[in-house]
Amino acid sequence: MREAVVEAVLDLAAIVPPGRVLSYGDVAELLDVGGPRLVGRIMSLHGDAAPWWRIIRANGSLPDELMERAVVHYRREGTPLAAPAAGPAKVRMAQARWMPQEEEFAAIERLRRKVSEATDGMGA
DNA sequence: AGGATGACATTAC
DNA sequence: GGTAATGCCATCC
Repeated sequence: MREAVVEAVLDLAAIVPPGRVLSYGDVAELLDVGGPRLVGRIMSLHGDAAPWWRIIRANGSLPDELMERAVVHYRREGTPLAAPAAGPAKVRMAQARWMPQEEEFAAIERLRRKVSEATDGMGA
């Protein structure tokens, strides 16, 4: 069910440590869901129910309006930002990209499995 | 069924 | 270091 996916995505966003980020694609891969676009869609609908600024584009950017709001959080959390030549700032993915440790991986694995059994075992 | 859309990703230039 | 073209997956008309 989509709800299960939504839950998992929001849940994952919630366990991303402050100062760190994940790309939409990372989330999609960690949870083994359709793809980046689906994750983006979910965030657009339910992003306000989670630390949405920790789920960003693979190149460390976000839509301009969102980035304006996100930068506030980044400064507060100490997220590595790139010096913007022009326009809104960008996150340094190389530095900020979250690498889950084994224990955290286990939690993610649980989420992924939950989604899997929800999306898989339907209809039949 | 066919086509357009979206908080995207990758590759090529 | 950019922008442009293609590919992606799920949804909605």
